[in-house]
Amino acid sequence: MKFASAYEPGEFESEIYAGWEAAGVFAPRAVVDDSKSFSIVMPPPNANGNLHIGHGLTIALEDSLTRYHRLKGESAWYIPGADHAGFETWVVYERALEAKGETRFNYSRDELYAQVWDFVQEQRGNMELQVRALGASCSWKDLTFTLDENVVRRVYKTFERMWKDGMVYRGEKLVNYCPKHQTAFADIEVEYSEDKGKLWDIAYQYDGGEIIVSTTRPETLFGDTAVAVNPEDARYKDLIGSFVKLPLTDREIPIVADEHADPEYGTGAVKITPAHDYDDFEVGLRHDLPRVRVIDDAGKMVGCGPEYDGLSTEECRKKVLKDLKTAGLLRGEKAITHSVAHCYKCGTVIEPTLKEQWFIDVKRLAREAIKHLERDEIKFHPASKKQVLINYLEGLKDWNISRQIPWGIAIPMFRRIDSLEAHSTNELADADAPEWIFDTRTNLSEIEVGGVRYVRDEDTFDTWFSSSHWPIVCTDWESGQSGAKDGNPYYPLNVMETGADILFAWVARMIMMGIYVTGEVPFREVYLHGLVLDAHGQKMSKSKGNVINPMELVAKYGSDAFRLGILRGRSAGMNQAFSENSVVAGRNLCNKIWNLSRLVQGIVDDSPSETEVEGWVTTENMGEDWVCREINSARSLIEKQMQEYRFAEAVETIHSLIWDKYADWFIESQKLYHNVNLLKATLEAILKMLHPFAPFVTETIWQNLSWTEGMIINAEWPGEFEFDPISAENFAKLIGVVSEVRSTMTAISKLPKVEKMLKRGGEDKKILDAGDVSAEKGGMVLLYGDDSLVATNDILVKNLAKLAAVESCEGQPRGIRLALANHELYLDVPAPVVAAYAEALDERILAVGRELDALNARMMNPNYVDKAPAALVEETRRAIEEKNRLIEGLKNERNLI
RNA sequence: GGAUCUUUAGCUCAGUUGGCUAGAGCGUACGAUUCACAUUCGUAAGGUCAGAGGUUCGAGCCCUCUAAGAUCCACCA
Repeated sequence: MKFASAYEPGEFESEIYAGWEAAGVFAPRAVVDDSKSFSIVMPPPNANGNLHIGHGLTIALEDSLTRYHRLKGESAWYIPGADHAGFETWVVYERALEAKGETRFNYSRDELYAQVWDFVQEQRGNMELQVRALGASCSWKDLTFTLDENVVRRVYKTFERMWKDGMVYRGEKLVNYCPKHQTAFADIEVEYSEDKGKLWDIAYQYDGGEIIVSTTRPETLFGDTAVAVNPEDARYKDLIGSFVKLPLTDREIPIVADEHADPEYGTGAVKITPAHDYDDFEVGLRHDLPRVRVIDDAGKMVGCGPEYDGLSTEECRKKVLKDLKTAGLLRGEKAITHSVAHCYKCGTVIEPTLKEQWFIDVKRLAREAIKHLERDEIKFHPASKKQVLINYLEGLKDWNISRQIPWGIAIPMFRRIDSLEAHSTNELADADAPEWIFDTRTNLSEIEVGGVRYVRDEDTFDTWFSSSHWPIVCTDWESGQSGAKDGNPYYPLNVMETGADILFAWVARMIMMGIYVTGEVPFREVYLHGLVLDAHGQKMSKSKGNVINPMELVAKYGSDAFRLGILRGRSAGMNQAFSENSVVAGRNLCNKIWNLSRLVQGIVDDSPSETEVEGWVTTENMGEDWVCREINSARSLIEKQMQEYRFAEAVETIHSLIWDKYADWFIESQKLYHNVNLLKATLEAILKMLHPFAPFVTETIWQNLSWTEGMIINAEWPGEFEFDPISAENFAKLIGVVSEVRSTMTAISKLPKVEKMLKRGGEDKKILDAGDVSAEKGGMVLLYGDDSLVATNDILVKNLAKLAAVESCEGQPRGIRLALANHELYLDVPAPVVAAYAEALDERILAVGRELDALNARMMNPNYVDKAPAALVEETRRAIEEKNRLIEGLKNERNLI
C-alpha cells in the first residue's frame, strides 16, 4: 500500500474509527487482577446537546489516558454515558413548548415525561457522533444513560436504605425557588451577582411611638411575624417583648431580641419574614415565630389582602411603597449594592420560599467522606483540591433532593390520600398507617397498600442524586460483586476525570454515595481540569462571541491536531487560554510524523530484502546508538509524566523526540547509512508513544506501513532498546560540533565587514569565493587537527553541517577556530574574513571568561566545597578545566590574527 | 469577611525532594530550499523569574510580608 503524499486527516479519520469499532477493540479485555485493569468513566454529556470545548478537553484527557493504559497491556475500560440532564433538557423542552404556544401546565406529569423522552431520543446520536469524531476509544456497548432502568433501580435501592436509616426526611424549609421554572434548586445551583437595589426605612408604629426598620423587600412585610433588635442595643432595650402594628394590616407583631440584628446596619431594627428569608427563618426557629407565606409558587402575592393578592412581587413592591407613603410611614430610601441570588439558567431572581421537600441528612455521609479523604484514599490532581473539598464537606448543609420538574427520576414516595385533608381536620381514617410510604411503582400515580390509598409525590430527584451513583452503576458494581470482595476489578475506578467546577456538585457526592453504598471510595484518583478560556484568557460565552467550537477545529485541522493542541500548555485545575495556534502546532506535528513515516517506508521499499535478517534489531553506528538512548529516555519520561497526569509535558516530550531528535538528527544521519530493521523498530516505537495523543494519524500510518500487523491501538508499548552508551555519547558530541559549525558559519556570513566585501565584488569577491563564506550551497571547508571523532566521521559531519569538505589540516591550522573545548576544528576562510572575525572572537573570549569567573568564585567559597554534594563539586571542577582549555585555544587563535 | 490558586520571553504556558548557562509552542528578525515535509530547513534576538525581606554554600522553587489578578465559600434587613 502506498502512502498518500499529503497529510489529509479528513480522508481517513472516520474510516479508522469505524475500523476500531468493527474490530471491537474498545471493549475491556479479560483481566487477571486489579493491577492489570484500568477503568474510567466519561462524565456523561447532555444527550440532546452538542459538545463544547470543555468536552473536547475532557475527551482528549480521558482518551489519552485510556489509550496509554491500553498500550501498556492493561484491560482498559472507558465507559461512555449520556445525561438526561434533567433541568437543562427541561429548559430546552419548555422553550419548545412555549414556541408552540403551550405550557407545561396543560399536561400531566406522565404526559410530559413521555414527550421529553421522545424529544431526547430524536436528538440523541448527535452527541455520540461528536464523541466519535474526537477519537474517544470508549466501549459503546456499555453506554449508560442516566435514566436507564439499572440506574433507576440502583437509585431507588439507595434511597430506600437511606429512608430506613432515617437519613431521609420531609421538611418544610426554605428552598431556592425559581418562580419562572417553578422548581427548587440546591444551594450550588444558584448564582449570585452584585446588584443595585434600594434600602427603604419603614415605620412600624405602636402606642406612643414607632420603630424604623430597614428593608430591601417591602412587599414581604405581609409575611412579617416579628421585628428583631440586638439585645445589646440600648436604643431598643425597653421595647423588647412589646408589640408593634404591622403597616397596611391589622396585625400586631412582637419585638424580639436577636443577635441577627446588627446595630451598625440601617436603623438596627429588622423585620422578620421567616417564610421568605434564610436568616429570618433561623430567627423564627429561635423565637418560635409563625411562618406566613405571602408569595405563591408562581411568584404572585398571596394572603396579603384583596388589594395585593395576585400581584407580582415587583408590582406589589410599588404598591406597598405608594401606600406606605400615603400612610406617612415611608421614612427614607437609599441606593445600595447587594448580592442577589439568580436562577443559573434564566437569571430570574431566586425567591427563597417555604416548601415541603425531601431532604437528606448529610452529616453521616460527609463525616465518612472526610474520614476517607483524610486517610488519603483518593489522590487529587491538583493536590490542593483535597483540602478544599474537606472544607466544603465540613460545612455541608442538608441536601434538598426534590425538584418540581417532570423530566427526571420520580421520587418513589407515596402519601396517603386522606392525609392531605387530614391536615385541615386533624383526623386520619387509620391512625396506624404512615403518612408516607416508600414504593418503587412510580409508573402509577396512585397505589393501594393495606386498604389505604396513596398518591405519588409529583417531584423528581435532583440529578446529582442519581449521578452520584455513576461509578457504581457504570461499572455494574453490584453484579460484579457477586459475594466476593474483589469481584469487580473495575470498581473503584482508577481515576475520575472531570471539571474543577463540579468538584462540589458531583465529585463530593460521588465520594459520599460511593462510600455509603459500597463501603469504598469510588475512585483512586481525581484529575480536575480547569476552564478552557479564549486566546486572551477570557471566559468563553455566547454573548461575548468568543466561543470556539471543537468540531470546527476538528474539521479544519483533524481530530489529532485538536487533541494535541488542547492538551498543550494545560495543567490540572487551572483555567487556561486556548487558541487555534496550538492546534496548528499539533497539525504540524502530525504532518511531520506522516512524512517521516513515508520516508522510512521509502527506504524500506528500496532496500533489497535479502540483506536484512528479519526482526534482527541492532545498532551499527553512533547515530543509531544515540537514537536508541533518546527513545529509551523519552519513553520512561512519558511513563512518569502519564503516571503523574502531566499531559502537556508528555505531549512536549514526544513532540521533541519526534521532531528535534528523530527527524532532525537520526533520520538525517540515516540518509548516509540505512539500518532498515532499526528504522522500522524505532518508527514503531515513536508511533506508539504518540498514539495516545494522536490516535488517528498513528493508526493510519501503522496500517499503511508495509511490515506492521494488526492495529496500533492494541499494540504493545515499546520496550527497551539496547545500545552502546559510549557510542551514543559520541554522537551527542558530534551534534555539538555540527551545531557549533552551523552557528559559526552563520555568524561569519553576518559579519558587517564580510557583508560589505560580498557587496563590493571584484577582488574581494574572488577572495571570499575561495573560502565560500557566503554559506550558500557548497559551503565552507572544515579542517580538523587532533580530533579523532571528527576524523572518523568526516562524511557525516560534512552532510549534517552542509559543508563543502571535512579535511585534516595536516598540522597547518588556518582559518577560524571553533569555540569547542574538546575539539580542534577550524573553518577554512580567507585571511580578511578571519581578521573581520577578530571582534566577535574577542567578545566570545570575554563571555567565556565571565562564565569561568563565576565557576571559580563558586570554588573559592570553602562552604560550597564543604557542603555541596561531592559529585556537584567535581562537576564544577571539570567545567573549570574545560573552560580554561577553551579560553586558551581561543586566545591562541586571537594572537594569530 | 474566609479560603484556594495565579504572577517566569511579545503571547500562551512548562520548570517534579533547592544545584551548572531558566525551557517549549506560537510570534519576531536574518538566511536557505528540485524531490519525506514551506504544514519545511538553518541561525539569532528576546527573561533583574510581580516587589521587598529572610533561610541556605546555593532560591524561579522554601519561609514572611506587600501588590495585582482569578476562582470558590459565607454575609449583606
